[in-house]
Amino acid sequence: MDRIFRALADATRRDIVRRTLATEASVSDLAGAYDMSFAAVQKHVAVLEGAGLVTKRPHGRERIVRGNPDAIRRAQRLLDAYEQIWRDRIGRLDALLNEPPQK
Amino acid sequence: MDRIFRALADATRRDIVRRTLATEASVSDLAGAYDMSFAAVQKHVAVLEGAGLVTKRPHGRERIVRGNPDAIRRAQRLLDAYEQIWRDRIGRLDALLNEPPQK
DNA sequence: GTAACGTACAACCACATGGTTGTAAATACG
DNA sequence: CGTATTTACAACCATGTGGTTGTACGTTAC
Repeated sequence: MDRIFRALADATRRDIVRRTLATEASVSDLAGAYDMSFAAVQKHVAVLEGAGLVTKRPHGRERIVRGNPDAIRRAQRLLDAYEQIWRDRIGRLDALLNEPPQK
Repeated sequence: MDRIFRALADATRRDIVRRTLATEASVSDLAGAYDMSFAAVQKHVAVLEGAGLVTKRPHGRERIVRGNPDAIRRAQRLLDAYEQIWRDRIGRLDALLNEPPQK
């Protein structure tokens, strides 16, 4: 989970995720889209792959990158759990206000 | 957005968010809960505050920390958008398979 | 077969991060 | 009042991160 959020904490990497969720792209396709070296983009892709946010599939001499919605959903579930914890707190406060203590 | 994900990319900070969404706690309350120095926990809280994931409210000599669900929801919206992008891709593929090209 | 392309990886650099200790200010307690 | 508590912040250290360049290797194209 650390790695998923860490990977998403960079605008370039979020953009790579966004792109590859919409359309597959080779590493050099991606490298062409950003104003940095090929190696830098390749490292970003490696970080995303390490977090499970993208997968790479060899196709000839290219590596085709595709976004992985499962990793996204894992992060979503954690955030959902946090929001639920907050809702529970609100629920407890409401209960306290509306139903005076018994006994 | 960078800061929100960056802040969530640490297990201690996620736990602080979880705790303070459920129940307010002073910085020293939090510090007592983890096996590290007070200053380390205080820095984690500062990172979370910088990301808007928690807010601090002074109460006497203590600072009461509470989780902020709005920041959580901002991250959720971004992840939701990503999942929608993926669904759109699947939708396009389905359309391509089920309706042969016109003209 | 040779040349060009796409990728991987190592080495390096500046800077951020997560931890430590120490010190100082503000507030509460006796 | 003086003392203890809570917080803030600076300085420091080891390690990680985001970028660079250079090199090597497999694959495609001619």
